[in-house]
Amino acid sequence: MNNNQTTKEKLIKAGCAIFAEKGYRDATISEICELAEANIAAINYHFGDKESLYDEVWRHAFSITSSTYPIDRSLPEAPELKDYIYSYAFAIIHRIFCEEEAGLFPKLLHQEMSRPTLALDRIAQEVLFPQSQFLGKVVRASLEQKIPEERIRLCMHSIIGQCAFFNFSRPLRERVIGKKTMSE
Amino acid sequence: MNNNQTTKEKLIKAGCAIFAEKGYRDATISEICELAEANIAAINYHFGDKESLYDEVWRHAFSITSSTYPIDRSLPEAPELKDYIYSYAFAIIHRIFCEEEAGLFPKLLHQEMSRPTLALDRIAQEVLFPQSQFLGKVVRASLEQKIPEERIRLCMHSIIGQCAFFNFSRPLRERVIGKKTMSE
DNA sequence: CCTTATTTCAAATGGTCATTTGAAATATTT
DNA sequence: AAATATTTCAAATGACCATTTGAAATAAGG
Repeated sequence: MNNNQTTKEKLIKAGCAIFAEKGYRDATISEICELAEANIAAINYHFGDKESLYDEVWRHAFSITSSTYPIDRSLPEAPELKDYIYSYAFAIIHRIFCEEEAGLFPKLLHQEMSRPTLALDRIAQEVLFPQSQFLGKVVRASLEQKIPEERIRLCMHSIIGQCAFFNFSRPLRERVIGKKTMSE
Repeated sequence: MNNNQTTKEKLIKAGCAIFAEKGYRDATISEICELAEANIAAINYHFGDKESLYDEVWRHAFSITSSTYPIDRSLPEAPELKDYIYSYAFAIIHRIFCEEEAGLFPKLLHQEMSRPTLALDRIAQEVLFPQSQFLGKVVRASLEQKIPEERIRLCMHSIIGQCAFFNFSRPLRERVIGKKTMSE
């Protein structure tokens, strides 16, 4: 262990990058190991199999992104609804446009949305549900009148949708700006 | 040719369904042929290769979806901005929630957004660009004052984002309703 | 320094994939 | 109906995949 990073850590970081770019199924063990400068067998030695690595990967990715951009950091004293929404949108949008490691979780999420794996159930439960609960509580609490739940949900959809679209439309942005012309 | 559908047509329809569900890379020739009740070699015989089938598939899917739900059908005489937006949103949201063949194009698009193929360049050029041009023209034309282009784009982003989120959040909806618990 | 535990490695295994092949079956034309 | 063109088929090919294996290298402990 002469490096400052263990092989296991390097594998998780490499896994984050590759899984975020290609999704679970298209990411290969061998390219992850290559990026991590480890042997092909390293993943099975350290994690058991590809799926277990993936599990550690998204937990790591979320941990980085949620500590770098928490959804309730930029809140003033006695926040109003607009402050909550600003804080939420600020975090989500910064996560999406972040080009460091903290930017990988939204990409992983995007992959899960189009080709879900078993991990999505856990991500939904442990990450997305609490996050949307936060938004829901805030919206409900900040309105004077009693608003039907149906409208609350549409309201949340509107906020989340406008933020998340920056994540899902990425390839179009890249294509328009002329950054990328194809994948692979 | 005793059936009312040729093998080629059946392959395109089967391709639509499988590509929409799994994306280009995870869809296999053999499952498409199985669904189409055709031999493994049929795709190479009728289309040359997987990529050429895919090209015909998304064109077919878009043709069905855009004729079933055109973005300017439900327009009244002398439409105002809100009528245009309603018409646009109506079409996009109906496309997304359609469970017939016309519902497959948004799914194909979702797959392309997370794992783009060479086809995305063409889709962007031939489908998405004109569609967003329509919205842009309408927004610009309907406003009295001259609004900076930057704000026009944010405005369009807001409209498209709120509609498109129904497409990208599908797995979450399905998970919450309890329809599906995993894929494959 | 020797022994033991941990980590790395190259090669092998068995499965799946897109594509090819050439013969067989079917439809079309003469 | 014979000849020709088109379409279907089962089997083979070669590439790539995740995972396994057992030996080699390295680190840790006595």
